[in-house]
Amino acid sequence: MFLGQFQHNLDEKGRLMIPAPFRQTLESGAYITQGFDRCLMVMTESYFQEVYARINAMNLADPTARMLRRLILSNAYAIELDKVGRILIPQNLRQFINFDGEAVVAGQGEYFEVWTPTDWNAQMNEIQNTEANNQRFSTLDLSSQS
Amino acid sequence: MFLGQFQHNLDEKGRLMIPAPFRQTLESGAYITQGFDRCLMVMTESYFQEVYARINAMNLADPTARMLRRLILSNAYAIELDKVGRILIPQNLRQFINFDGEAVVAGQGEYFEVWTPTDWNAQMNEIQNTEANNQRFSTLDLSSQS
DNA sequence: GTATAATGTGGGAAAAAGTGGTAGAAAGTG
DNA sequence: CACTTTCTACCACTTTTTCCCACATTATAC
Repeated sequence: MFLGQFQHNLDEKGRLMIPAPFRQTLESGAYITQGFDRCLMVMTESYFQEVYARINAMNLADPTARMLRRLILSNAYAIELDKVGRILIPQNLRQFINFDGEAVVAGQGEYFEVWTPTDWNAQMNEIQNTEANNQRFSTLDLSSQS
Repeated sequence: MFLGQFQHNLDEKGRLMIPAPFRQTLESGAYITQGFDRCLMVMTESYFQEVYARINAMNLADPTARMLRRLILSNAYAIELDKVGRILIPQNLRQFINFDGEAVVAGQGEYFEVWTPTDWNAQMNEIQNTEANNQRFSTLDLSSQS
């Protein structure tokens, strides 16, 4: 499970340190692709297969489905950890989010996201303004219902 | 069950003593995350799994759901007790509540909270205003319904 | 009141994590 | 086909983190 957030340098070769707690989960294979917002998404092999299956199940005749398919699949790359725990982010994706040297790595459970600090902070500010607490309460209604 | 309140030092390495009565409950695994107010929340493994399951059930294609997911999961960390009963609080969370060296640990039943003394006292003052309480709590139903 | 056990505090050493550079391989170009 | 350039893998060093141990303090029981 990917949890927590970490700040790491993206060196000028496009290499990104993966937070130590995330590494073991990625060792058996990983994929990187464009996320839904201005971020990248890194998934384990098995989770990617799941997403892939779901995309494949969508109707080819539906234009929106075709667009989603293009977004996800033609921006996806298989990646590997190097000996010290870094991944190489394809140039394509680096340009997409406009990296300047720093990156925020944010755990999202079954996958994690990679952001520029600027975009990440914007995202965090936004959610903290939009009645985040009320949202949280209602979504996570933890009263014992059963 | 976590009950009562305790004051402990947070040393300069970010380590926090867990009150002795709380320790055994955490031994089987624990998670720390941002609380709803200016505090941190520490939960047992099983309680966190419940929260996690509910978040995972949300639709990835829904932007609000993604934001909530980010808020909660990228501020959550798995933690462990060291040999003398302390936990290490991630830097990220230490900054969030602005620790200066002291912390209040407050039992909340299924979980417990960690506060700065300043914020805790402010909260207590507010709660101990009996006039306001009559207003505030009147809508909450404490009758035994079964 | 004293002794003993449990709890709390701090520091130091070892291990892990993070950084950057260099050499070799592969790909591309003239 | 040879040369240049880009990319990739490996290696060595620095910094941070984690784990462990020793000591101090408080609480409890006799």
